[in-house]
Amino acid sequence: MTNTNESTLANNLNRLQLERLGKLNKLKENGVNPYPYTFSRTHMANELQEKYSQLPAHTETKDEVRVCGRIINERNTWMFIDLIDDSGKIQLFCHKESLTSLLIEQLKLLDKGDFIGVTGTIRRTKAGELSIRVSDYTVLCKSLQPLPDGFDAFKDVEDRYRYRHLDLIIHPNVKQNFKSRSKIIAEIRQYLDSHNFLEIETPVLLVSAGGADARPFQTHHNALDIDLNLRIATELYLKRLIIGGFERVYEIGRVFRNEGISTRHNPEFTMLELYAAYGDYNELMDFTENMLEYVILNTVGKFQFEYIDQMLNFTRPFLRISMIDSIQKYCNYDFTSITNFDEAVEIARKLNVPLSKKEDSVGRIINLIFEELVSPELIQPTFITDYPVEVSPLTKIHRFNSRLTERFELYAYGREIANGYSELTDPIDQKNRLLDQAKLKSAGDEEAMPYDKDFIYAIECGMPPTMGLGIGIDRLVMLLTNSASIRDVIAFPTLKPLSD
RNA sequence: GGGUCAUUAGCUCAACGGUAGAGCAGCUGCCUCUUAAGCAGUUGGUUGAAGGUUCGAAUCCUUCAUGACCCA
Repeated sequence: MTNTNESTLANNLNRLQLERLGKLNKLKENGVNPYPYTFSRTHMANELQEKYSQLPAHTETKDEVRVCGRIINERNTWMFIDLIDDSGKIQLFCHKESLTSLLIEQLKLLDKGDFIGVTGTIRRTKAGELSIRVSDYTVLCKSLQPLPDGFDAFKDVEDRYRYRHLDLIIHPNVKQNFKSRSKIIAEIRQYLDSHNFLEIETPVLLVSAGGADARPFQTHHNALDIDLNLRIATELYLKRLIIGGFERVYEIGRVFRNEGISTRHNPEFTMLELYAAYGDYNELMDFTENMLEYVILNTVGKFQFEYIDQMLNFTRPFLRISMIDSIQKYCNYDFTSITNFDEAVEIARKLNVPLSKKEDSVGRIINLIFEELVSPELIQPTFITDYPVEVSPLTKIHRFNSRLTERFELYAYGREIANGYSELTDPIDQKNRLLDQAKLKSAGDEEAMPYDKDFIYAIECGMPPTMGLGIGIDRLVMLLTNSASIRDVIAFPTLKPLSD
């Protein structure tokens, strides 16, 4: 439903609701509390399905069980009820010979969507459906809103995100994405914890939001009367922890970027950043492969799996190729010795890559050509290495080439999955690069990083060689759950509010 | 930002200038049966909003709102 008037799912008191209110009142008149406090069950639905999987059709047992959940369907005037809980579905069999006439009569006051708890014995029907012959039931919640129903119910994508509770009820497979997400994050933590990483939470509210190229959200602290930004990355604070002497730290946290919304972008999303002292980006690529291997093995269960229209293979090692070599490979232009800006502009023109004011250096042109023409080709997991220094203000200069940095990004299905560096630890170099960023910012580039003098002070106090990795958790979960949209892996994605 | 499409009953959709309809859901019955149960009957509408054209608009035009997809 996309209309914005009064007749919305959420607030329209319609005749269907009036029916339910009438039933609620009748229940109360019968002395039933429609909103009781507890119910103790003996089994989840799927436990019963598994336990009695060998029970033949048309068999009664005397095994008494208690289950509870939401009514999603009813057949033959409440003789058969489909009940769902978090684990799955079980059919209830309400035969008039097994229930008091009062309880039989009261079935008419139930609706699809209500919660009930039942007691009964296990049987399998003639038709082969495992069921519970109900001897007693109790209302656990009277629902006052009709659920969308029918074979094709609730297809509108926006409604599914806006009313996620309904999406989860109606499309039980949607729950699987969030279970997978939880498992993926748990496995990442397990891997990092077992490799002696310490999880530390860094601030969300910052005077200076740096660590990435992005516009921050702005807010205000009343008591201090200062403007604050929501963080766009956790990098600069995790590095302070390395400086402080923690040698392996990470954070899995929400970051906020004030940018557009798409199937791959949500304004708030979850990032993993980790930093480990005494390693460089080569070691970090090995580490990233190992960690992903562990996480994929314990979640997807296999290294080769389908994503949308492609079969991806995450078997180690992933392809490693430098950005310049990748352009040579896919575009047939060799930037190895090109240092002249006009020459780079000419190549971009020949390649039909339109440049903006932002592409004011050879390095930025190389980066844009890569993003436009090469990255979409990187379907199988590929490390792109050695980024131009102009687009990597927090990365150490490449040990063999001063125009490049020791940075990699991991691509799969043409999308960036991870971003890692040999972290820049030279305070003088870092200071100059942030000053360059500040110049860009004051020249109007709202995504350029601010000069953070506290961070420079920290790094001047001495930072060991360090490798640092960032992984967009949402995009990783998309890949591992075969989800086309980031909104399929964020329970409550950002939406425009409905107008009243 | 640009293009295309969409918005009609609780849900899924018809009707495309001439009486707003169907299936499902709901309700009333039948049927101790079922697997999207079935059968009979029945309720339910400010056609996303505002203007305009017309004897007549869900339908054509304009603007707006919201969304989906594609492109930057």
